[in-house]
Amino acid sequence: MGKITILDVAQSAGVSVATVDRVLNRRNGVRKVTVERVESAIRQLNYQPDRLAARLARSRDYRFCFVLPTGNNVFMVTLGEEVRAAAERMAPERVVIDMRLTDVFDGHALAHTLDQIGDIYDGVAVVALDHPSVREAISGLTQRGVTVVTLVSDIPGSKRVHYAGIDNTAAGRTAASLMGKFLGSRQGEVGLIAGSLALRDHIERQFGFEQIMTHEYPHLSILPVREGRDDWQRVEEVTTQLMKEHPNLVGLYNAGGGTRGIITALEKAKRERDIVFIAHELTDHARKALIRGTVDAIINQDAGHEVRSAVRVLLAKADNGPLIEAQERIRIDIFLRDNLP
Amino acid sequence: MGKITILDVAQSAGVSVATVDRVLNRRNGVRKVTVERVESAIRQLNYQPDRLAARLARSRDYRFCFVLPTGNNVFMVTLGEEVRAAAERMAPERVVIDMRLTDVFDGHALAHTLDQIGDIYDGVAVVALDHPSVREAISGLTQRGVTVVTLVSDIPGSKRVHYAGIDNTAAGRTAASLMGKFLGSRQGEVGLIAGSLALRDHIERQFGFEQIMTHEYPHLSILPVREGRDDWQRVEEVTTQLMKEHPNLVGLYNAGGGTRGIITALEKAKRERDIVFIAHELTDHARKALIRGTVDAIINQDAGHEVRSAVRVLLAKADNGPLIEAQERIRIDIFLRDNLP
DNA sequence: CAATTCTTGATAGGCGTACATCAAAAATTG
DNA sequence: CAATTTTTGATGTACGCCTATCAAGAATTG
Repeated sequence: MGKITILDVAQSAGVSVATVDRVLNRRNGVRKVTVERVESAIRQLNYQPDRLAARLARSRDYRFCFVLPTGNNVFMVTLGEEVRAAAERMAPERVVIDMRLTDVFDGHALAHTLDQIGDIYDGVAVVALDHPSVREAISGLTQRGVTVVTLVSDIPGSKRVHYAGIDNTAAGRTAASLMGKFLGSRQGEVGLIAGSLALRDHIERQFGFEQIMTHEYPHLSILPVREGRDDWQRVEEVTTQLMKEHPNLVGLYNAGGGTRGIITALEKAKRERDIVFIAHELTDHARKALIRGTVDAIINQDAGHEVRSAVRVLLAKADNGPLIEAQERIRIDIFLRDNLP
Repeated sequence: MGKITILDVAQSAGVSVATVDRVLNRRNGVRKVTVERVESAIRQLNYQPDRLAARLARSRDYRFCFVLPTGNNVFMVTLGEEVRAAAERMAPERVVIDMRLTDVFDGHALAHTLDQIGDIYDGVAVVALDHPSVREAISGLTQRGVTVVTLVSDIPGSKRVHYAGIDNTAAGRTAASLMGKFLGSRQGEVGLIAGSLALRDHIERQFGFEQIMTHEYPHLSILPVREGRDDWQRVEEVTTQLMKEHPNLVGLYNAGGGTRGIITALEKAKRERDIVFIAHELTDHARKALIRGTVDAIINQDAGHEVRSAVRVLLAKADNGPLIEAQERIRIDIFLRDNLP
């Protein structure tokens, strides 16, 4: 039983290959009746177009654009590297991946960038600030036929077809559960530091964290959030101050960046064994501190996975190929010293 | 700058496309001098054969075989389902995936199966028992030009080109770290249950677990391993007995299957809040018990990921395509109630 | 040096689809 | 019913590589 080709479909439907092709590629100029006849033949024969041949024949490139935030946030830098790696890897397969940097905190700027790149690309992956004008820009792109995927940070109500990132509320809950379990019956205060409350993901993490802490571990009291602005020096100051103000501090959760600052502060104060510290993102500093024991657990999202997933989704939408649901689900990784990758 | 094709290489090397093709596909009948000339041209032009076109042109199918253990171990059943799913998914891309079941505990039987399937397949993925005759069979396959990948359970010294699975020693260490951190300053005994000591992975987990427990948590004493044979009813008995014999039992680690038995035993004895329980593999029972709180953490390997990875590796070896290292690294997942997928 | 073997070139057909073109047939309109 | 528009068929070229064949050239052998 050889492969079923477009020719078999044509014969079975009693039309020419040209017509089948017209139906397949949604070109107009085909009567509804004929379209239906062809489609039924496709279903009956279970015809599956050969994507390899299709991509070979359509010698056009697929063009995707990744829109990332400017700045030197460690995680975002990593993300950028992964995008570059993906670009290189996909090049021989006729997939061109560009990258643009924009100020994510400025909704209008981001929206403007998105508007600009409209017609050049088949798909866009964007680290999205949840802002009305950004939402609007995404709608615009979608209407112009550009597939949009959100990356790392989502805009739930928007027209994006997919979100390649983790559930940050769940991530916050995970942090809280770990904190509670690690602290056991110990009593005291738990400090919470976020990057900026302007970012959706940090707020969600904070929400999830507080939710679990208050419900399940009421013997621990959560201190008001402190903003560290993802800057490690500032985070260090905040941490030091926190320890001074609260001698009974037993736990720390950093929902944002600048983990390095907390590590430094804890070690300077020689409280690293004493205070349970949980943070996000497996950076070099975090990794080493995890091994030393200063950090007790890292909650991570795999940037490489996120980028590869976004690319796969964009590509699948572009030539309407299949998607493997499970493969595109980004996990909330928990890393201890012992299961580091 | 259009794509560099085989024609460009031919011209640059001053030979015909036929010769370039001979070199590329390692066909014989080409002088060393010429081979080198062509290869240098390839390098200079940075020629990358178009894998899409290649796979289209070679109308032969790629044939792979997955060799899994017989029996109704939950994890292995899941693995089998993933193989079936992969087979279906890859079919339209000219990849045929077969599956065979064998008694894994019998080295000779497994080796015999491997010997049999020699010439039909381009690649084999096998859940490998570490046994001399299996090792020998893998060597044989490799020599006959069949790519071999081990799956879930490895044979380190063998000729397999890749292992798609987790580091089980590290998994055991991870379990121990969690156990130690969850128990905090509590004192008492920790029970350890394995499926069978005939399986390499369980031994490794046990080793890793004991290693960390004795070194880092000396205030906890580990009880001698009990064999549960991956059978939940037997595991339940063992657990019940363990609790009776050791009234001061504070933790349980199940390195093998039959987690359901422990769940039942703990809940019957109303010790589920009291005893910290860590197990492997996110089965349905484990999942629900994790949510109820009977299970404190699950250490998991993603069967789907392992199968997909094995297929990617086999395919890459078959048409010497590139591999993404990071993508093929199977993670040791830690699941709490809050980061369930 | 002739006979043989080993290398290479030239060329053609095929893989399954995309895309374009032109003419023929069918449906729609006034 | 003629004129127009829409739909369809037939066909060819392209994508980049694989595979096979045959003849010619080069190197090796005795």
